[in-house]
This record gives sequence, C-alpha cells and structure tokens, in this order.
Amino acid sequence: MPYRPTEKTEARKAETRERIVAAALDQVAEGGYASASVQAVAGRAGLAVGTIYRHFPSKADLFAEVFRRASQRELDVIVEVAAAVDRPASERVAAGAEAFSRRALAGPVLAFALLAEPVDPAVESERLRLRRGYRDAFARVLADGVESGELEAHDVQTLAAVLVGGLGEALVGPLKAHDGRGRREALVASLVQFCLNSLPTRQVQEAAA
Amino acid sequence: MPYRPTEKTEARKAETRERIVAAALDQVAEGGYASASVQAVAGRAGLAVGTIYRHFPSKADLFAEVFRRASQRELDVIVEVAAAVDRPASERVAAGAEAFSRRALAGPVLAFALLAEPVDPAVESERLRLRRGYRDAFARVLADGVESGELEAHDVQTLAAVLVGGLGEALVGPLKAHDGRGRREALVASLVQFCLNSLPTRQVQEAAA
DNA sequence: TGAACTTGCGAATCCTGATTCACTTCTTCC
DNA sequence: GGAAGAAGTGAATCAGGATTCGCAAGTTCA
Repeated sequence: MPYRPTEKTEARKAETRERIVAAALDQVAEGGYASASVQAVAGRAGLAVGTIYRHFPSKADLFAEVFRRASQRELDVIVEVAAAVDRPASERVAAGAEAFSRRALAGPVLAFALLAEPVDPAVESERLRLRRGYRDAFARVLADGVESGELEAHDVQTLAAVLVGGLGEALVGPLKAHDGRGRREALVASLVQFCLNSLPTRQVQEAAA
Repeated sequence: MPYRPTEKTEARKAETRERIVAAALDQVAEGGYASASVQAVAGRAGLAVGTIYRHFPSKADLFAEVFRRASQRELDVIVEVAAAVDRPASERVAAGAEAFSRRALAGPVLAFALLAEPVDPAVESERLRLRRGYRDAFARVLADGVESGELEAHDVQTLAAVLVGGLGEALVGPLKAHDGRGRREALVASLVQFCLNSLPTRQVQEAAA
C-alpha cells in the first residue's frame, strides 16, 4: 500500500484550505458577497477553480465557514466586552454598543455583508446565528441587571433584539457613506446614549412614577 | 389606417397589468420573494410567461413596482397613525410602533419580504426607500417633540433609524414562528414600551440629573 | 523505480430561471 | 371582409455562475 497521508501533506492541505478561506473573507470584506464568485476567490488565492472544490463540497459550504468565522470573531469582541460581571448592566450595555458600532464603522463592507447583504440561504443561516449571538450577549447582561435589581423586570430577549436591530439599522445606512472622524464619533455617542435610554432602569421608573 | 387603440382596449390592457401586479404581490405574500418566479406569477395570473413581458420590461421592473406599492401601503398606515400633530410625541411614537408591529405580525411573509428577505438589487432599492420612509416618519414625530419641548434635543434621524431597526429585528424573528394571540399581544406591548423608554423625554432626563 | 493515491488544474458542462420571438388570436376601422 | 396593428402564447434560447472531470503533477513507500 504505497501512499499514506503524512503529517506534512496534511499540513499542506490545511494550509491551502486556510488560504482559500482567507481569500474568500478578503473578497467579501473588500467587495461584498456579491463580488465573491468562486472564480474571484480562486484567483485571489492563486489557485484554480477546481481546487476550491477539492477542499469544499460547494460554494455555500465555503461561505458558511467564512461567515461562521468572521461572525465568531465579531461576536467574541462583544461577548468579551460585555462580560464584566462586576460592573452595572448599563455600563456593560454601553460598552457592547460602543464596540459593536466601532467595529461596524471600521469594516463597513464586511459589516454590511454580515448583517444585511443578500446571500445564499445556507449562508443566511450563519447570519441568523450571528444575530442570535449578539442578542443573547445583550440578553445575558440585561438578565444580570434584572437579577441585581438594577433593572425592572422586562422581556429581556425582545429588548436585546431591539438593541441589536437598532444598532444594525442605524449603522448600515452610514456604512456606505462614512463621513469624517468627527461625525463618526458623534454617531457612536448617540447610539450608546440611545441604548442606555432604552434600559428600564429602576431609578428612572421610580422617578417617573 | 385600420387599427386605433380605444378606451376599451386601454382599459383591458390596464386591467391585465393590474392582474399581473396583484398576482405577483399575492405570490410574495404567500411564499416570499424566493417563490416568485416569472413562471409562478404568470401561472397565478392565468397568463403566459411572455405576456408578463408585454407589460413589464423585466422581472426586476415588475417587482420594483410590486414592492413600491406594497411599501407605500404599509407606509401610509404608519404616516397616518403618526400624523396626529396635536398629540404628544410619545403617544404618536407609541401608535406608530404599535401599528408597525401589528401589521408585521398580521402578514409575516410579506413583512419579511419587505424588510429582510434577499432580493434583486433593483428591488432592494425599493426596500431602502421603505426603510427611509419609516425612519422619516418617526423622525418627524421626534422633531416635533423636540420643538415642543417634550423631548431633549438629540440626533433625530439616528434615533428614528434605531426605532425602525429595533422593531424590525424584534419582529422578523417571531415572524416565522408566530405564537398564539396572547404572546403576540405581549410582544406588541413590550415593543411599544421599549420605544417609549428610548425617547429622551424632558422629565426623565431632569429627574435622573 | 513504479504502483497507488492525492492535489492541482481549468476548459467544458450543467443548471436554473429570465428573456425572446415566430406564431396565433383578437380589435379596430375602412 | 380584410388590412394593420396589439395582445397573448409557450417552447426555444440565453446568460452567467456553479460544478464536474479527465489529465498532469506531486507524494509516499516497498
């Protein structure tokens, strides 16, 4: 039995696969999903089209992985930022909203692809996973806030979805026509403020009552 | 010169065109944009494929019109509801949010198509128009509120976008798995409450200070 | 070296759904 | 009735991007 895959060949294979994923991600980040044909990815990776199919059963599978990775990367930032369990929920929400906004504004094309651009159904499901991830991250913070008495009891899942959707919508417009540094800062500040306002904090509720 | 288009033929032509638009809208409302092939629309309208092309230069044109009309219809409701200039901004926002939510929950598939489903670029632009319309409607109410002193000065456009995006996001999830009447009412109530909370009302700001 | 097998190649092929077009049917008006 | 033109038909064609596949090149090991 003459041939046997060895460590070296495995490594080379993994490396090529990696190169493909990286090229696909670059392509999406640069020109959006619409620009990411298999041809384009192959060209960018310096490989032939057929080679892509040696490593992925279909375009949908490839991009599902690309989106999964990019999403995870984004999500990790938010989760990390919102994880400061010892801080008040309002601060954690503010930090999450700020991180979300800054990252979206920093990589507008990728953010648009991840959040809103039309994609294959198979890839769409990764998008939903990302949104659910964001929502859950915010929901956890809100639930902590309720438990600690900082926030009124409320529909935590729904408010979390509102926050994610609100941030996304407000950012996707500006994502294309990103103005100068100044307006960008102002936008981030506004968004953080709006997110804070929307929280059902105890003191506000009592004062209003 | 033997043939001359007459009132009757014009009427018939317009009627057929109307039938096509209606069939296309029905198809979208029933099975989403994904299900709306030219074949499907023609079949539903009781016409041949070619006939569609006697009335519309392309599928994109047809659906641009379909989306434009459906959007306008939705928008009119919101604008109307939010138009009560003599009422406080908070009430108008609440009414708008409630109408938005109820309509989305009543026609989930259409709402999804209008708000989030992947569509042709040409159709996408109609979607953007709808979102802008919603945003502007809320923005007008907010601006009125600021002018009357009911609300703090703030970035009205951005907050309006946040409201629209927040509502959309929170509704698109439930759009598919719509629970019983009870949960639906609760969802609407939560959303209205969240929208109200997010408003920078004077009294709350002062009380918090 | 060479048998057994993997990876890389890229032009050819396939797929899916929009679009066309030669033809038939209907209207109008002399 | 019949010429002129419009509307309707649907099988055939087209488009463009994903996918295949026969062949070449590279690896492994006896």
